Amino acid sequence: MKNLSITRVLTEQGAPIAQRGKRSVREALLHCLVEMVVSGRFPENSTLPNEAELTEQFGVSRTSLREAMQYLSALGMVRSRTRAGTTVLPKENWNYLDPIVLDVMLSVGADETFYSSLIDARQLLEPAAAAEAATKANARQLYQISKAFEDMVEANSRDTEAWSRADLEFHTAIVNASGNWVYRQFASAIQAALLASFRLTNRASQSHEQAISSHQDVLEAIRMRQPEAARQAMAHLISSARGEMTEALRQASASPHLIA
Amino acid sequence: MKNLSITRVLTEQGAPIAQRGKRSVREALLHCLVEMVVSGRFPENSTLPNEAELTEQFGVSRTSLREAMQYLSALGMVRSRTRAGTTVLPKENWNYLDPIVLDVMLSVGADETFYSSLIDARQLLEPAAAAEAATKANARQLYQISKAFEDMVEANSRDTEAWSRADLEFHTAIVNASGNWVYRQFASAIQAALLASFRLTNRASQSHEQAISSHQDVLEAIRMRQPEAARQAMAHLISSARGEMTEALRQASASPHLIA
DNA sequence: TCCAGAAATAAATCATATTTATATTGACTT
DNA sequence: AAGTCAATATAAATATGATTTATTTCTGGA
Repeated sequence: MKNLSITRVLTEQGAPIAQRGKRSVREALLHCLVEMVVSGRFPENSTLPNEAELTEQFGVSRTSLREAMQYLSALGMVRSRTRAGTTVLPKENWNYLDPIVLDVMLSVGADETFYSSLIDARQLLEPAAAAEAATKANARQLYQISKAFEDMVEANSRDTEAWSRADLEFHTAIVNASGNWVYRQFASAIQAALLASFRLTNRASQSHEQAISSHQDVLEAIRMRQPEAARQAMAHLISSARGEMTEALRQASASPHLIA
Repeated sequence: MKNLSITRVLTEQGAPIAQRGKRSVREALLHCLVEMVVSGRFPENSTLPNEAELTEQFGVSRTSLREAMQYLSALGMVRSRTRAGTTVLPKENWNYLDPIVLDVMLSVGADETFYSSLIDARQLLEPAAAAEAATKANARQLYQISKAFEDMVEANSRDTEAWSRADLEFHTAIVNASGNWVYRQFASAIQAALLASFRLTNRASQSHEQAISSHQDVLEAIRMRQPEAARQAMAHLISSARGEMTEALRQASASPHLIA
């Protein structure tokens, strides 16, 4: 019996989780649990089934389950107390910036306010980060930004996958170059926002040209060490991203199956 | 032998962790491990001692250690792979917003850029949050903000502890009222910043008056549903907080022992 | 020199036992 | 009848040993 462990993890409905990528038991289980909570099947302050039930339900050992619960507790999603059981904490405490949580949110739990929060935050943060980057970026960080830009140009319309990766890399590189660790915490959220927009929008090929020119403006301003120019260029860039996204959301809500 | 478990957890130096508050084995161990990594004793990409050594070092079972490691992995601090051991991830991946990590950073690992990043982020985020709150806050959220303000007034200079709590509550309530989940993720960082400033500054009693009036401006603007006024009032409030903090940092760096 | 396969290693998982904290219950006091 | 306190039951927390799995490294042969 080789490598059955992954497929052995069951969803709540009893169907095997199967190969969403080759994932360890732990990762698969984590996704299940996070999904369970995020989906709202167990509302705030409700208590989850006890260990015994969950282990049976998912077909994993108590150790694995408990370690996964530690993770959930690290995310501020649940709190275990003896005798009281494991209870779901209020959403205010959740760490939405965690990759797994974001992943689940985007696939099942995202409503329009979720996306608009994300866009608002980008609109606020990224221009500030770009300005800081223009002031502080060192040679290595400048190179990373330039590299990402060149990858975008090269991928232009030909390869959507490569384009997405480069776009993502461009924005994270700038936030990293800001040198502010708080801004950096948003990298994952920004990436999630971009991934979502990639899913939602079918970018017309002529808008690629426009996007490249916007990105170039940002890059040049940072290179030239002009914080204000960088701030404005980034603000402009995000504005158009916001436009595309809200448009896509409007369409998606007309035909909701596109989101999932 | 009752309740020895807590004191049994050892620090790396072999000294018992003792009573830093009545903490479970798990919490004590977590602090130790996070401190181990944050302190830089194990630099990026280095691998930690294996399970056996660590369990012996800390005097805890493998299960406890592994669950703690799950937490660290949730924080993006380490990554365990079979055979390769558990390695420390680059700092870019760490979740600094986690309460434990912030706590450790503030007690051992904080340099000046750490604080200034925090202040910059507040200067950027809180005015935006205040403006949003002025637009969207519901009755309950308004009440929470008002309540925190009244607590501040009542505590005024008399009770430093109560003042701190109320101040903290005021800012978190506003960020919560913004309705933006991304902003909300900062609550913990903002709280950390405030706690740090409480530690660093010995506020003169006359500046309490000033602080109260600034806070009142923010509250009134939000009550009156005036986003721009709220934004500016908050910007002003944070500016003075920034001033106090940089001043305190300047003094602290003159006599470094004050930080620890 | 290079590759396939064996061995070794450390984490991942499992299973079970023991300990500890707390909510509930019921007895006892007033 | 109300309130206090102790016994009980329950479920989580912790411990420990065994097993499995993945990966690196070593080794022998081509």
